[in-house]
Amino acid sequence: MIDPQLLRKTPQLVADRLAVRGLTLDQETLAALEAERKIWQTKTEQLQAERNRISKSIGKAKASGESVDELLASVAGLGKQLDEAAQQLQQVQQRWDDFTLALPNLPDGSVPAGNSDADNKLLRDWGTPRGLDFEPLDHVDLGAGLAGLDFETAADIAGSRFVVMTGQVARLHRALAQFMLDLHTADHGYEEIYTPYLVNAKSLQGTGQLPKFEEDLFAVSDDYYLIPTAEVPVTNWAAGQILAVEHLPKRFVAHTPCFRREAGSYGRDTRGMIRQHQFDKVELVWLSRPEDSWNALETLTGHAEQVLQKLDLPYRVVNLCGGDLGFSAAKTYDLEVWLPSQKTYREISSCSNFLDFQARRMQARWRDPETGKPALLHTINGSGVAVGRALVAVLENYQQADGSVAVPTVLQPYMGGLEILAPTAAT
RNA sequence: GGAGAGGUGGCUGAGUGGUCGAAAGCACUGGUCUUGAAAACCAGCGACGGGCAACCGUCCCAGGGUUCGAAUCCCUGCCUCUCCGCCA
Repeated sequence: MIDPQLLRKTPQLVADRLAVRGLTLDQETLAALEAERKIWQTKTEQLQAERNRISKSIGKAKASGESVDELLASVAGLGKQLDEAAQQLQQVQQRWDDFTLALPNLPDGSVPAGNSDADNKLLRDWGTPRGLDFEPLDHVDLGAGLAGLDFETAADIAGSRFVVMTGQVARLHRALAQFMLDLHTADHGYEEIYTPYLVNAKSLQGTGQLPKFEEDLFAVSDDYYLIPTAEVPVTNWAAGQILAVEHLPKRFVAHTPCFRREAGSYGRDTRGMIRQHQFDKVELVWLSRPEDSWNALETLTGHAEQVLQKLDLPYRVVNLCGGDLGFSAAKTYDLEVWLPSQKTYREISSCSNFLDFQARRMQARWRDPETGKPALLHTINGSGVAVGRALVAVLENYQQADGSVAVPTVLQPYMGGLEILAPTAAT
């Protein structure tokens, strides 16, 4: 949520910042709501003050045995007036909340303007795509040759955008997740965390998926939603908390499945594992002091990059433009990994600083020793990295002319020392 | 699933209709003492909203209700704990 003070006092500044996303702030509605709020809040509080005053004197009069009839008469019509004013106030506040909860975060000054990924800014790249002296297969064909990826069976069991992994490929998928968890806990100092995969609406509002993006989520009965990312349960770990400064920054790593409706992406990436309803992701989450969050974003992004570097996968880093920025993010770096079959870089990690946007929604605070007062935390997160897409990248980048796939050195300990995934006849 | 107990400030915990935003302790902050620290003693110390301010309002899990007045009484929901049953 955008700081309400900022919205009230400097709406033009907010409007200018939102324009970087290609959004127009409805300042008229905002001003009207604010004016109305002021009227009803003043009126309500005046009536409340009066009621409190008279009620107090009734108490005193009774205690000293005086008659209270006159006082009771003076308060007679008050209740009704108060109810009315309070109701009006609540209504205006509700409309204000609906309005502001639907406003995305303000992009940082370093976010390039633009509407599409064409406007994203390339920051750096790492590694060089292998020169292949054969026509590369995509992961679907490679996975079929290894008898390890089966989209048809998954479609029968569940539907489109699911996969069944078996044998060596299933193990490689697990090896990737294990490798990432070990790297982040042992080398990068994260605390491992296991969380619910079903969450309530409040948590989703906290991180910003609700109320605006319900159509992207799988809702199950009993008011639960399947998590679209571990960001939701992990960040909400701090919801309603006031953390002591010595616990900051709090840094979590979680390996979870993620579930997304992918509504509105009907024609896109229909082949293969790139865009699935269910995929695994290793997620990095920081809860930090406000002054630390920009450094945190750089550090966290570096940790995600380490995964790709150790896997020796060529990638590049881009600074997302305003139009490509997620709802809650103030700034996002995407890591894009090289896919030989598509001869292009595809997103495999997204690292964002949310500043206090999520923290304000979920009331995640820390106690600032300078002031002794609670203050909003900053939240930062990023994939470190998407496991399904990492599997795709490994299969495609490590493929050999005969359809076999070399196992990256760092994964071999997780594969019982296996160095090559060999094509197998399907069962 | 059955039976019971309970949700109060950063924490523990008192408070069962009227100066209660809430006792006490811990923690924290400042001071005295000390070479320094600890201990002891003294003082301060909730959050949120509105207002230039004085100040006002709201908040004792959440939502309703009763009342001039609710932390306190009533209803509903959520959550936690204990015992039994079942179970990975």
